[in-house]
Amino acid sequence: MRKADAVAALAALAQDHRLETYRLLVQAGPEGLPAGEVAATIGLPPNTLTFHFDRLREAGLVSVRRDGRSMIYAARYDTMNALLGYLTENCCRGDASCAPAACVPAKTTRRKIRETAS
Amino acid sequence: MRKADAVAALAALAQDHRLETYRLLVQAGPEGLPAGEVAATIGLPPNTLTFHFDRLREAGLVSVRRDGRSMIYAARYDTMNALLGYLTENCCRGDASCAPAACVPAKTTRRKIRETAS
DNA sequence: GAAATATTTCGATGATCATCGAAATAATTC
DNA sequence: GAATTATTTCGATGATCATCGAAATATTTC
Repeated sequence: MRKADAVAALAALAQDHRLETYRLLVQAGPEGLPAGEVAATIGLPPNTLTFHFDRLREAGLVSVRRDGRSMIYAARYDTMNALLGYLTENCCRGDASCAPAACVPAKTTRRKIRETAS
Repeated sequence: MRKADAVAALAALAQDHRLETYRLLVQAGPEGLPAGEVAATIGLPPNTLTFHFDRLREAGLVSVRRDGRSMIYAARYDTMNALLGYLTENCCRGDASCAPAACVPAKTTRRKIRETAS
């Protein structure tokens, strides 16, 4: 990850509603959530939420796919891991006590989530 | 760490010159660096750098102390660790493969770091 | 193909940000 | 205590940000 990418990701997360949105998606798992559901949970008008989703997406922190008339947003764990890696990269200078961060989605219980989503 | 603190820390890091400054301080170790040295390395006028230091300090990411006529800035590893903890907090939902991030300054080999730095 | 639903695009507004020159403050040295 | 060195405060400027109403687009349903 280059510095510019790290700045973009940090900037995307450095806002109340986006950080909340992102954490919601992280907790929702790799299947993601429809935009409307996030809007209802966070309590934002849909166009404002679109604005925030765009920023998260441009930073590579979330992905989108269409499902019927809903847009499903999901956290991109790979980017979060790259960011954590970047932040801790030169952190400890050979001190083994500095463990790299990692965030792996919990084994995709696909079937269950799929059925409710579609 | 509360959401507001995380947003503050992320916002402080979400800027080219500040991220560079912060990483410089992290690499310099717990002894820190005088403001002038950072200004020379990054290539910013001193007043602009003060502006950025203020934001890093308000976010709790760096500390300052006076040493003669120099101000010595140092990274606050505790805050970085709290931020990494916050970001990974609900990340993996009981998946043991998600190790918490940590950043520990390298056992304060003061003498060595000092010599190369000054 | 018209009505209903889910989301995005457009346009406008007030707020905060990054930058830097110039003057002010703090500490040292002679 | 005057000159020097290191950093901060002040004030101004252009840029980007977050918000939301209103209209537009995509998809499904009847």
